[in-house]
Amino acid sequence: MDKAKTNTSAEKPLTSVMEDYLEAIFDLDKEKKVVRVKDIAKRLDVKMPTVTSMFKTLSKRGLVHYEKYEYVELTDKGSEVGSEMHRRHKILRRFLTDILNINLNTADEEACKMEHSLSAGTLDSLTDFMAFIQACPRAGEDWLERFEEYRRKPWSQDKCVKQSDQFSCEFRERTASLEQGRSSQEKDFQNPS
Amino acid sequence: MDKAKTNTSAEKPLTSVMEDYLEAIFDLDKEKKVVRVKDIAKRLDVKMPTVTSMFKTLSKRGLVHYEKYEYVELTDKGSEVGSEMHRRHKILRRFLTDILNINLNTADEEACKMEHSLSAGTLDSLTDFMAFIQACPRAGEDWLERFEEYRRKPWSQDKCVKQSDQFSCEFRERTASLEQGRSSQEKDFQNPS
DNA sequence: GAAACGTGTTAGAGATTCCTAACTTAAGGC
DNA sequence: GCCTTAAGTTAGGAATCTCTAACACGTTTC
Repeated sequence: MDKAKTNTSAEKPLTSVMEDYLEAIFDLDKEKKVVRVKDIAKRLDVKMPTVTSMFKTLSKRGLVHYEKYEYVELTDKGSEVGSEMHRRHKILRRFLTDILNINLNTADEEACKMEHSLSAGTLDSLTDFMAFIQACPRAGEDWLERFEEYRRKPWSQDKCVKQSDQFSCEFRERTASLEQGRSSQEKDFQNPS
Repeated sequence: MDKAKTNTSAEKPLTSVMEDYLEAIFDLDKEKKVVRVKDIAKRLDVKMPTVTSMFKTLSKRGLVHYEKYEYVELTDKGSEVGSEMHRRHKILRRFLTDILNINLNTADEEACKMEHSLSAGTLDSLTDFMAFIQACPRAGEDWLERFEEYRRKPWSQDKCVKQSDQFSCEFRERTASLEQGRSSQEKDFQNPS
């Protein structure tokens, strides 16, 4: 009887707009007791009838529980999508604000659009990249500060070498005890070809 | 008389789909003598009637020259948009392939979507960031290779310090001649507070 | 020159997402 | 209990982008 109704597989993919609504519900759900049509309308800067209509669509697709005049709630499936979008948003926003030094409002807007265009794999790479920047001392916070300086006034090669050297020396001293045996090797670099 | 016709200002913004078409025309124009409906249909994976219809829209908006059954050409205005999209695409793709090590096909797809979501300012920041990575020896190619190693197996803090020092020493030797006069200054780092 | 084929157009329609205008419901004030 | 008001819904329509089906053009082939 219910052959075609149990569409467990081969479902149409969600649109990015649907993902935006699910993310908005997910986010507001953490801030407020209940999430209403008005809240989402304000958050996504659309009119209320648009929200009502989307709630019906999402409800039909099993992503939210919604009864007329009541508040919305995400189903498990909807919550999965919403939290994934939230996760992506945070990663992208962090890259934009912490690495590229974009202001928070712009970063939020752009992260919101990008979160639909990047695959999970690319997001993973980006996450790793940010972790890498933080993980290694010589590429740590000081390094990013230097990036800001560089942006204000790109260095000449000369300045760059000086800065490198200065930084290198700090590290040599700090880690000298670990590396005593390498002084002979250093000679190889004294007469470059 | 032609008051409302000369819509020189206050024009509606282009949609991202329009931008895609303009970029496709711009790209194909460099590869082929003439660009036809069929070429764009193939490139953007849409049917020919869709292309015809979009060519009419773009023509009305003064972005392409198009006569029925003929080839398209970008106007100055259209060319400006097309080349800007091309520029953005290249920047983003380079970030994805060269920094995050994403494969070219995926990078192309994702750059194609991102190029609509990032502002010019953010793109500038990203460009500067990539230039910065290349500009400073201690954050050069070798550093990115290290990122790959890090991805395969995140380092312990210990390993990280050793690698830093080794790298620093190389640079000290390579740039020693430029820095002879700074030996007194180096003493400042020999006894850190 | 006519058939065949590739290319392109027109017509019409569907999906998605949004809107305004008008009506309905729910909740408080009095 | 009634009236006001905020919140929500329904109805209807517009913009954008896409499609299929059917028709038109133009070149090659015989």
